[in-house]
Amino acid sequence: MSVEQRGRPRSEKSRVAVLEATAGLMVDCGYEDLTIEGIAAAAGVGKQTIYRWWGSKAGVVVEALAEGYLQMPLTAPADSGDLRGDLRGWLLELKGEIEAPEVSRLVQAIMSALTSAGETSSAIHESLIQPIMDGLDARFGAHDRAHPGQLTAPPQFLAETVGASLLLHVMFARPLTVEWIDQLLDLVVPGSP
Amino acid sequence: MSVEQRGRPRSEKSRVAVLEATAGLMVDCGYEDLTIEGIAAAAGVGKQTIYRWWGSKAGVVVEALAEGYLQMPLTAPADSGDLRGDLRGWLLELKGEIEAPEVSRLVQAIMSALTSAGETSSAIHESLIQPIMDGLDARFGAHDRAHPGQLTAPPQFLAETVGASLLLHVMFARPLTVEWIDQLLDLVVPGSP
Amino acid sequence: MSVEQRGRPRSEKSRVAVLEATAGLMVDCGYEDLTIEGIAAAAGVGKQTIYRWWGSKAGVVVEALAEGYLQMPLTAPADSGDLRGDLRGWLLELKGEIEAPEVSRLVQAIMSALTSAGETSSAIHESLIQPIMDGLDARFGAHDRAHPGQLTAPPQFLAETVGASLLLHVMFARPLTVEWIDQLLDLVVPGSP
Amino acid sequence: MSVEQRGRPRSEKSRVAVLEATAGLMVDCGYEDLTIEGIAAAAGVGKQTIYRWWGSKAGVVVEALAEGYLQMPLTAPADSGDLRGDLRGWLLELKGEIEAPEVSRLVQAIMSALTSAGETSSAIHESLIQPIMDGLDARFGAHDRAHPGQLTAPPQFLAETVGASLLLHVMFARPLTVEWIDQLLDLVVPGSP
DNA sequence: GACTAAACGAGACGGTACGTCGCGTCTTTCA
DNA sequence: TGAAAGACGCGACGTACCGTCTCGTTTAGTC
Repeated sequence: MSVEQRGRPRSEKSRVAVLEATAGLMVDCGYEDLTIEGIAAAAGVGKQTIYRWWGSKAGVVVEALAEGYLQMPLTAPADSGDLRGDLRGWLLELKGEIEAPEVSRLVQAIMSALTSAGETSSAIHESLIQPIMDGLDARFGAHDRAHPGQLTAPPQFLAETVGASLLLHVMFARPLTVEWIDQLLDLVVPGSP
Repeated sequence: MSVEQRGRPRSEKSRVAVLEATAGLMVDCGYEDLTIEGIAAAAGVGKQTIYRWWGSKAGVVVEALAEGYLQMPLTAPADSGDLRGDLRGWLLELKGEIEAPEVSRLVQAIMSALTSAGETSSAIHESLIQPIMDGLDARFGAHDRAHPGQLTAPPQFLAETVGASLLLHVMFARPLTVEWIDQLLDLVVPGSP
Repeated sequence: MSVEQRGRPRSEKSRVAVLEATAGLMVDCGYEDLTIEGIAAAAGVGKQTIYRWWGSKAGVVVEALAEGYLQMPLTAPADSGDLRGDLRGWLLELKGEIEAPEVSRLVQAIMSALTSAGETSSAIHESLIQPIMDGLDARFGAHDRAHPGQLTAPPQFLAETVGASLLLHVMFARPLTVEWIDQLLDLVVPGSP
Repeated sequence: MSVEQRGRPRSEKSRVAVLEATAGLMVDCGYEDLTIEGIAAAAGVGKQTIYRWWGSKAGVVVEALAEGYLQMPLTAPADSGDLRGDLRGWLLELKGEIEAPEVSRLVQAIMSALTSAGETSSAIHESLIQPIMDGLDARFGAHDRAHPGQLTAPPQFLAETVGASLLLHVMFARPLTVEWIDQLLDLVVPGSP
């Protein structure tokens, strides 16, 4: 007994071309100026192929995000045992990256896609925001397991707080100052020297 | 010596009609589906009048926000002397409001306008996000002046942290749970009973 | 010794289904709105089958005409010995038929196919116009053989003249009046009582 | 008391550009391959402008015909007093013209437009076929007034007959032979030397 | 009070992108 | 190997808005 599979199968080549083109155009144009027609042209694909499989601009971006063709350029914090030091290093690295205009533009484009998406919003949230949160959460969690009782709140909650503060800064292109970073660290990792 | 003022003066009636129409359409359609043509039609105004005075969709929305035709339905926290209690009450009230779908839709529309706006972003930021921050900031500041040294961080920073966490929840339509509220309070007003 | 006949033979069922579907759609939609995809769907046939055997919309219509699935609803004139009377009867019968809207629509669809076809035009012409001309020609010819020297022009030429006048009236949906018929008869069969 | 005239008035320049472009493209491409998009591009005009004022391909062609931007390249027969001679000269001239491929193509394109147009058919008929008929009719009529009782049928009817025979030949790209011309003349101007 | 000049409503303009339809080709599986 | 199914790149469809441009019509000063 086999699953019926009639007609020409979906072209993996086209699928990848669309996602790659989308990623490229998000960087170049942002989300608002991204057009289905532009994606189709850049991917060398018919518009119908996009509408057949994704149905909307948001849909394509969601999948490009989910499959990692388009990535919030954020890594996970290191784990040297020193939680505050690790977070500080991570935030300072971020500070540098975010000041680069192309990164900032991409992040804004992604956030724009996120808020515009409406119902698919939570899907995108999971594929984009979650990874950042996860990286932070893992770091906080590792600390919590090594030094139980030291954290002032559950690891996930702290991760969320740091992530939220961070994203809002990035969204509105406000600079990440060293003072701000230290205040944030004081709040979430209070006892540290 | 007076400034020359020749020709027909700007029509206040049209100005108001545009801003009111914009506010109404933001609620009904969201930001992406808002069109200049739609605003003009709804306001009974020529398109040129809009382009003459505002120049872009974002511009109209900015002014509608700034003039309060379109409001993030957020009030300032009360000040009963009990900081934690006041914030808790404020957050619980918010929780109720945000769960109403029309409020949630409006907030998303506004956030969408914010992120999409690009260069005007900071202008909008100031007219929308700032008020929320200001309300919180004032409450934290009042406490700080009454009980210096009790807060773990500068009032403005705490306001920002709470605001950021809050907005991200609203943006992605995640429910505000009571547990989450209490964790947040533990973080920013640690010593409170 | 026989011609090699390898692989699955052409499906007569599909061939007939296509031609029948084409005939039906010509009546319903006319020639311009007739589509290969529509024919394929209506016939329950793959598009490729049509392209394999006919290659174009015009091709299918030609064959449908040639095989009589789609017929200019015109019969040949009777032959009672009285040429003028026979032609008159035939034209009056036509008059009745042509006033029916579905007949008129079909005739227009066919004429549209004819003029649009371009190079294949003469092929279609032969399969459609010729039969009408042939019917007339036969009738004129029979008279000419029975009464040599009575006709004012060669039978084929007279047939052509009558046919042309007729078709132009049908093409532009002008009514066939009795006066017009009699004038035409006076012209081509002058001596008749 | 004045007729209201609100908004920007229709651009005569655009109207003419569209009709001229249409005429040019009809010659180059024929009717079937004529596209609204092509006309708009060639005329340097937005598609919407065409849809606003004409609504369909057929509509534009009708007006181009009616306004003479696109003309069946047929002149009226001369009037030297010799009806048969004049008609013969006219038909021979036609024969020459029609054999030119670009003329033949244009005529086919126009006929194609005519038959495809459906309901507007009679409008087109009047603006295209009628002029030819009128030219012939005038010539027959002049003769009839000069020599009453010589013609075998009313002038208009004779004009129609000649016109119909002619058009059908042109439609199907059949050559106009001298023999055919003389037979036709024998039929409609029988008594002539 | 006539004149001037800017703002107004209306709406047509050249465009861009939309989402759909049909083309003719291709690549599968099934008979 | 023919046929159905159906995805593919492509191009045109007719529509919606964009931002700009006339129009005729207010509605204030200024002469």
